Parts: sequence; C-alpha cells; structure tokens
Amino acid sequence: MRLSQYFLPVLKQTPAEAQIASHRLMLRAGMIRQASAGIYSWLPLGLRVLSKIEQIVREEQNRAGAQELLMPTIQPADLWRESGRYDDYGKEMLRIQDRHERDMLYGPTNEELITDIFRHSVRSYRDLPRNLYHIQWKFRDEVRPRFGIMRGREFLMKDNYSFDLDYAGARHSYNKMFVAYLRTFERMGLKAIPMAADSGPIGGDMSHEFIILAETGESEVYCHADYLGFEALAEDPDYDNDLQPVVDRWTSLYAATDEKHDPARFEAEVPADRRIATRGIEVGHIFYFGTKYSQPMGATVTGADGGEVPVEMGSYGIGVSRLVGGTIEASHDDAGIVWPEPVAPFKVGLVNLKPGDAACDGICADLYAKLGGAGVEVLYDDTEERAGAKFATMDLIGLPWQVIVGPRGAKDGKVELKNRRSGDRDELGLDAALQRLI
RNA sequence: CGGAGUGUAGCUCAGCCUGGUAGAGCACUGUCUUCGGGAGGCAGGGGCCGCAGGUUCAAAUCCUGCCACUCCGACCA
Repeated sequence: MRLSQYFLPVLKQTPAEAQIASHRLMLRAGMIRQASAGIYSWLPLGLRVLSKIEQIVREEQNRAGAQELLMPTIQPADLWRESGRYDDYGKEMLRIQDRHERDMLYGPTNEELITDIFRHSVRSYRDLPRNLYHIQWKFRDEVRPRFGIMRGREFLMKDNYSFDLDYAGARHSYNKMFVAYLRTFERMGLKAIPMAADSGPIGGDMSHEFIILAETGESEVYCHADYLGFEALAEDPDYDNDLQPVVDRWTSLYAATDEKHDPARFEAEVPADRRIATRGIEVGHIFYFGTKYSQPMGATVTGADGGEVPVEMGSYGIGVSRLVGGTIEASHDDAGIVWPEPVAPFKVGLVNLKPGDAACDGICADLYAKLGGAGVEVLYDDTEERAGAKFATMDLIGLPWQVIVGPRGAKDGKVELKNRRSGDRDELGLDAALQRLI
C-alpha cells in the first residue's frame, strides 16, 4: 500500500477526550473515529488490526473443534422472555420495535439464539458434543462507556457455546476452550492469565477470566508472579487428549479478580515477593453453566436409555475489538504503538526519504515489488513529507520493521533496517534486507 | 442514575467575568527557500461560536430550557 493513496488521518495533537494510552494512540494513528459515546468507526488501519486478531481467534477456535456460524445482531424479544432474561437484563439491553411493533433487541450476547438453533436441530445424544461460535457485533448500553474501544457500547466479540450430554463432557469442552484461549492470546503476543471469576448475569458455577496485566485495566487483580514465567504451550495441542493437566497447571497458583479475591488465602499461598496486586484488562471469559438455558428453553436430547436429557452448556467469549486496545496498552512507548508482529497492520514500513531521487525511487520500487511478491505486507511512504514527519508517523503507527531509503545510502545500494521494538538499526544491502524481512 | 465539567475552524485552545466587525497555533491550498528525526517566509481558503427561546439598539459573551460529549462514583465482554 502506498501511503500517498492510503486513508490514514494521523493526528499530531492528542484529542482531548482520550484518557488512556491505547485510546490516544488509536485516535492519533487514525485507526478509529468516534461516532457517538462508546460507538466507533474503524478506519482502514484499525480495521486491518481488528481483522488480524479476528483471524487468529478464528483459527484457534477451528483448531479446537469449534465450528463457525453467524447469528444476527437483531433478535426477537420472545426468545429472551423464554429464558427469563428479557426482564433481568435491564437497561443495558437496547430494545427496539419493528414496524409491526414487535419487540426486538440488539443482541448483547447469544445464549438464547444459539439454544433455539440447537433445540430445533439436535435430537440425539449421538449428535453431541457440539461447539458453535460466531464473531459478531454486540451492543450493551453501558451506563458509562469509556477508554475508547476498551469499554465501548458496540463491540466485536467472539462467542461460542458448547453442548454436551453430561458434566464430564461439558468439563472437557470447557477445558478445550481454556487451552484454546491460552494459545490464542499467546499467538497475539499477549500474556493473559486465567483467573477465577464470578460468572455474573450469565450464571453458572465454573468460570475464568483471561486477564492482561496493565495499570490502566479496569479491574483489580491479584496473582502469583510465577504465571508471568510460564512457558508457551505446545504448538499443536491435541484437543482430544485429557487437557486437565494443562488446566490444573494454569490454575495451580493463586490468581483472582477483585470479586473473588481472598486476601487471607493470597497471603497464605503466595510468598510476599511473588505477590502481584495490580490492574488488568479482561480479554476473555469462559463459563460453564450446565442446564441454565437448556432447561427452561427445552433444549434436550434423547439419551442412550431413551430418556430426555437437558444438554449441558458452556459459553465462551473473547473481546475481539477490546483486544486491539488491550494489545496497545501492553505494547507501546513514548513515540507510539509497538505492534506484536502477528497483529501488526503491516509488517514493514518502507520509507522513501527523497521521492524524486532516482536512486531512492529505484530501490524503493524494487523492494516494494519484491516484498509484495513474497507476501510481506508493506506500507510504502512515498509522500513528500519531511524526514522527521515520516519517522514520527512510522513510529506512531508502530509497524515492526522500517526500511529507510535515503540518498546517502542509496548511491551505494544500501538501506537502513530499523526494528521498532528494539530500536536497533542496521545498514544493509538490498538482498540482505530482503532476507531479513521475508 | 447521582456528582463535576466541557461544547468557538479538521485538531489543541484563547475570547465569555465587564455585550459592540470571529481569533491563535497546528493542519489545509498556492509559492519560494530548506530537506537524514514533527523546517521557515510570503499569500490564501475554511465558522449556524452545540440547538431553541428570552433580555437588549446590539448576544459567542447575560438568562431559561434542551441536546451532545468528557471525567468521578455505583454497574459491566
């Protein structure tokens, strides 16, 4: 992509409403634009990141055996009356009427709808287990939206729902998602710690929140510092195996959000120098809730003995749009965003310091074509801006690599390769630079 | 929903107290100089001063109502 043709409205000054780093940087980097309180448009650069995160989530869901479908944003109120949540949900739910004055709502979550789909289609225990997900926009009319997309009213969420015949099966489904979440966040370059959590209005009695530690997080969290050193998971976890040992390991040490925090236990179980008490960003939340919805909504299957059994369910959410902000909170510096490579909007920023100079133009065109041909995503700054402004923009939008092509090096066929995270710079020939980037 | 604020150019803000021709910096357009870490000169364009009512000869400025947005709290992926 040529920067001269790219819609990238970067801001030199910080908009007044932004309080935290991720919100400031997303506005300044031209990733989002507020439409209304807690409701944002995603501009091209922001959408690229959102899509990358979405794709990683999708791949890991598929790998763990979940199947993607897509449910609507608008749901009929009647389904929610069946589960009893139409009245329970309160003003957070956006209620609307269609032209026939039928009560509808913009979905804040999808348990009712998925249960409805399931009960109409599945009759036998032989069809279990099932795990279905979608990645869809949700709306929750928060009392106080804030922090940009971190607590928006409209947000993109991956939510999935597991259906099992019995507790043992449900437990395995829960464990699969537990492991899939560890892997998902790890792939994005994030350290997310599973913590014991309240299950809230969704109900149920087994629940973990996946938390990124960050001072600007919204909830207070307490955990054992050793979690930060836990090594990566196996490349390809075998989801058919018993996953309990992995889950046990990741729940072996103290970790709790404030609502489940027990100060006495914390002090008893965690040595003083290993105690972390900080704030965190919830990026995922998993629940087991048994027959809470299947019972009232009549989602049953015929068991092996011929009797009707309500299915055991769980639900699992990842805040896809929140992860964009969460990643920035976890990875930025004074100059701007520092994207982990897997979610970076482009891998390389190619900076032509002197468009119009034959040597610079030639080298840039060559690199741009070769990198593009190799499938490397490149943002090519071919604008007439001054060098300082170009560097500032590149640092702000935080691409992992910058290739700087200026007349000084160009006449010897050399370019400068800069790593955004480390700040290391190397002067290299073209082939060497290509080798490092492909 | 309680409390506190803010709405003036694309962005950051001044002007409001004490009513009298709409301002600055950045951004934008043209041009010249400069050109390896957010350059400088000259010349320009851009405003329903949140909306509606009221007071007044006269309202961005004073009064009333409404709307929007932000912050603190209670609530939450």
